[in-house]
Amino acid sequence: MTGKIKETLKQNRLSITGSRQKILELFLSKNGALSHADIENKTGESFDRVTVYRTLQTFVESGIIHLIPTTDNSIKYALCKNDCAAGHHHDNHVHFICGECNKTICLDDVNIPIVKLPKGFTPQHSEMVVTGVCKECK
Amino acid sequence: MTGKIKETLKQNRLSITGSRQKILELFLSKNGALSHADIENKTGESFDRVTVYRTLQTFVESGIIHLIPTTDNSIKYALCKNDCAAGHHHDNHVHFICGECNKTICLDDVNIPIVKLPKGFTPQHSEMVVTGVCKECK
DNA sequence: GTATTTTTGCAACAATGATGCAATTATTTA
DNA sequence: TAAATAATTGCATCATTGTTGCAAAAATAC
Repeated sequence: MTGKIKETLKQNRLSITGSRQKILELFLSKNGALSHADIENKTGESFDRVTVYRTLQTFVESGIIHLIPTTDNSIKYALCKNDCAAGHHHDNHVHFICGECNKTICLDDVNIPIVKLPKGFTPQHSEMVVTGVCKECK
Repeated sequence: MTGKIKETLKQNRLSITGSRQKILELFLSKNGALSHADIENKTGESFDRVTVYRTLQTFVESGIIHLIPTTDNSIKYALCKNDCAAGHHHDNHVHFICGECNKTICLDDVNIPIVKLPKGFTPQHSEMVVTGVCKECK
């Protein structure tokens, strides 16, 4: 486990520090998405707030985690599948937000469908979020 | 124009006040989405920041405007088509964010496709955001 | 036109996020 | 492995964004 964490950091040419290991471990142990606040709660007093922000930014830039769009002004992050290159994510899966437990889940096997856009619009990237009740809560 | 604004407010059983008229007018004159900051800039010193927040909340609750999900922690609002009932939006159209002009556009004619979810997941609502280059910028 | 209800503006506060800089920690290289 | 270099962290500080309570003002109802 710790081995995998260090390996992932090395693969992304990031120096191995306590905060990075701890935060990456959190993502690996949870399969859902995490917000900044979630992470701060779970790491407790271990790290400065600013360090958490910077670590998350670094992870997004490296392609270790990706952002999930929400309507409630809360940024959520989730682990990328291992084929994301730096700055070039291609996790085109659907995200599911459960209204009961409020968890955000990556549906890795559900691809975002391609829609036909009006004339003149060129798509580059699509995001899709489905809300409802997850399989744990139903 | 002013007539239509007042009518819309009345239809939603909202009292007709300066801020509500002005903000609704802004939405009607723009076809794209607006953020809180956009509105504050455009109304200038006319209204208090808090009033803008509360007006937007009221409009969302009444079904006059709807929220658009983003990954960058900025809430965007756009006018609903007139068949949205209070608290019960059914604007299931795709939103387009242009990377050039940074505008968010409602593609009213592009419906969000239905995706097949894994066993146990019950969908209630879907959101889809496509980024790329809009027809004005291409 | 007055009474009642609603909305507004102000003040204060809470949460979230960013930046500069010195101190600390990790990596390099000799 | 130890010193030199490079990167990261923590702290202080600040900016932005959003919320709440309450009195004053405005809108609706009577």
